[in-house]
Amino acid sequence: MKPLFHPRIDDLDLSTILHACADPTRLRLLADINTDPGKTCGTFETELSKSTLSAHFKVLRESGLIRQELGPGNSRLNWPRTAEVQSRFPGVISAILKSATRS
Amino acid sequence: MKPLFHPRIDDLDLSTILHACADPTRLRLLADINTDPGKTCGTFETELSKSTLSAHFKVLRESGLIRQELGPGNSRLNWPRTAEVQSRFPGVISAILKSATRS
DNA sequence: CCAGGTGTTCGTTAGTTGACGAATACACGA
DNA sequence: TCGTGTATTCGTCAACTAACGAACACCTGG
Repeated sequence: MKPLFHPRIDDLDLSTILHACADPTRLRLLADINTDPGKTCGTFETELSKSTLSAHFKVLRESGLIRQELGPGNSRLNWPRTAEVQSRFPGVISAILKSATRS
Repeated sequence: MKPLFHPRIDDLDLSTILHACADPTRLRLLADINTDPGKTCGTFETELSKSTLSAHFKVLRESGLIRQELGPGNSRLNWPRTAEVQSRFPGVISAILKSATRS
């Protein structure tokens, strides 16, 4: 099995993170993951195709916003890295998520 | 003279704002404007061409992050709309700016 | 009025993005 | 082992983006 790449905290880039959050679909995915940590990729409400969704998860993961673990049956468990990101860029993600879930 | 478009606070969109901040050049411009409110477009340190810079200012303005006023000699005075944006999306811009100026 | 300074607009170009379906990889249960 | 469920990868496509120079618009000073 190919290991999923996750950036270290020190390698996080603010622009990359903001870019990841700038897409409405990804922002909603991120908010959902923060609400229900551990959700698998297939449990998100969306009209998009699986491949499109997979690409969005990849962007979120490689930006450092989420961690994807192997789950049962080749599924992926999605966890927020909010606390870690917070330590690097204090307040950014929490403020974005708060505004995102409000609207 | 063509009037410069500025979105109303109620029309601000979080994704649009994040997209505007996601570009390193624009983020630096925005930080500079917040540090030195009222700067004209020509006073920013950059290697980019005038036309490119102008396009970036347009993105910032149309996202609602800055206000551009007519200054002396056809110049543009750039003001932050941080306080207004803050009222709509509390904490978002201030946190981003804080992280941006740190790095 | 003319020249210089400040920005915008236009047209172009190369690179990136988001979307999709089809094909593939992998784990698990029958 | 064979199918089923889950998710990634690949190739394609249209749309968007950032960058540039050239041309234009506008104000101000001489």
